[in-house]
Amino acid sequence: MINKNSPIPIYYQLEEEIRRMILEELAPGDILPSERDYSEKYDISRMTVRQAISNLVKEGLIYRQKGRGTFVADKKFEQDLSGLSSFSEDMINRGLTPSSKLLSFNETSGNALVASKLQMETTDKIYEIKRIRLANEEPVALETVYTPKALVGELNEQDIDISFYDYIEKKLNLTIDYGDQTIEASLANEDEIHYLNINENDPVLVMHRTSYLNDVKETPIEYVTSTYRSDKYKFKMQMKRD
Amino acid sequence: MINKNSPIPIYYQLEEEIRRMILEELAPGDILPSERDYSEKYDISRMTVRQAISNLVKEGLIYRQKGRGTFVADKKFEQDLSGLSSFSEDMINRGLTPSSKLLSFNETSGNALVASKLQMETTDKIYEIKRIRLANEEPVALETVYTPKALVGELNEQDIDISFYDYIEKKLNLTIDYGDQTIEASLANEDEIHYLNINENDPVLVMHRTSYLNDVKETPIEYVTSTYRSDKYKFKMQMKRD
DNA sequence: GAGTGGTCTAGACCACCGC
DNA sequence: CGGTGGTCTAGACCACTCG
Repeated sequence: MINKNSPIPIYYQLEEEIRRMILEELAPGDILPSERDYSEKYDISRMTVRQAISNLVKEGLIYRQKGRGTFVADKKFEQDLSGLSSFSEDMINRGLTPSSKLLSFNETSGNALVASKLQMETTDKIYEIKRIRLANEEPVALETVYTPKALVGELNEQDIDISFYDYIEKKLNLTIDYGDQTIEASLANEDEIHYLNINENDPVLVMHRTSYLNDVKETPIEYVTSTYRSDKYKFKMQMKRD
Repeated sequence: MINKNSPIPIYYQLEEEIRRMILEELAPGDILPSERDYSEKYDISRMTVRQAISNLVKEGLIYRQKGRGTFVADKKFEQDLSGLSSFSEDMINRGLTPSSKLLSFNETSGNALVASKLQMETTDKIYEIKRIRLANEEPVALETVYTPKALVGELNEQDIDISFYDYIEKKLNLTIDYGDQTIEASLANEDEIHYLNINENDPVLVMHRTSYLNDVKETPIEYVTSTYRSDKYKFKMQMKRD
């Protein structure tokens, strides 16, 4: 219910109420009560109702259709919506079997770019893990992961054998919040030609990503550079408007 | 400045006006005129001003501080590119000025791939618009947009001069819901070498996108192929984990 | 034609900030 | 204290959808 004398804003109380309804009573595609319904039911202004609904639309929980009404969003759609995923998860989603060949596993420090991406001092210890990533036994990407030793503790090769994200989330019980990513095109360098088994002058996709934890400080948990074979890999994403 | 009789919503006109001010007159950290200032200056309601300002806050272009005012955001926080955006919006977000050179503007039909992407018959009429897209007068991308004539009606070159999305959303009053996008690496072909002013064997980023309307059928509104210069353009995105 | 969301008005009171 | 953004009201007209 709505308490007009509460210090909690009415629009926020209504937001919580609608959130609860969606969880407990409604299914994706169901229509919500109209803005005027809420306005009359709780004796509040329609503009206040709109503020609550607008916030939920922004979150992707519901969507509006002019002249028709407001509806509960499809959960499937929310999930398809280009989430941050590891190489392994990505390959499984594409119906392929992921695997890895470890090239090197070092404890380093001193790389200024990496330290700044991880928001650390250049003297801090950082793991550097280079791997060939394969799909159905064929090389697809050359990947280097940097992660702060202070966060992940003593790490060994088995820990990250399949998925580094699994280790972070299941073993360390940390929650990854989001990643900032860039994608560019380049020509393969000598390492890439060699490890990915491609030719000189072959174009490649280069991805850089910094991922952040769900904590208050949004601590960086990894900085990754991946080079993908352009004949084996495309980035796919679904992006919402607004 | 503000035309109350225009079919373009007042809040949107004000948004554009504030966007222009930020680009041309203001620096990060500068304070904006207050909501009441705008309200009086253009003789519009403060709630309407708030709608314009809220949209810009959502985009990360400005931020509000209770009791103090509204301020221009730092550039580094502007890159909130998780959402579907047009080339123009993308460039503006990067602090660049977008423009276009029209190469061709045709009414066609018969392309099976395009027809299938737009979920149409191969006999249906489709506009094909080829443009060079520039940022600060430098060529960045070669773009071909396909859009169903049945949806956009009689189109001319001026309509899409700056932003096709603007035309769809503000003139046609259609709502774009989401886009499915792929990004791959390739080598430039002859056309791309010529129009983008690059060299043989230069790598390029090739993006394909189908965008869908917010209607019940999720009607495709455009199919786009864009080729970006790899020395001038990286895709940037923020992805949530869950 | 009845109902919906989209836009807009002309006020109001509040908590907060800086002087 | 005066000015700011935050919240809220009680209406209004519009374009749109659907029966």
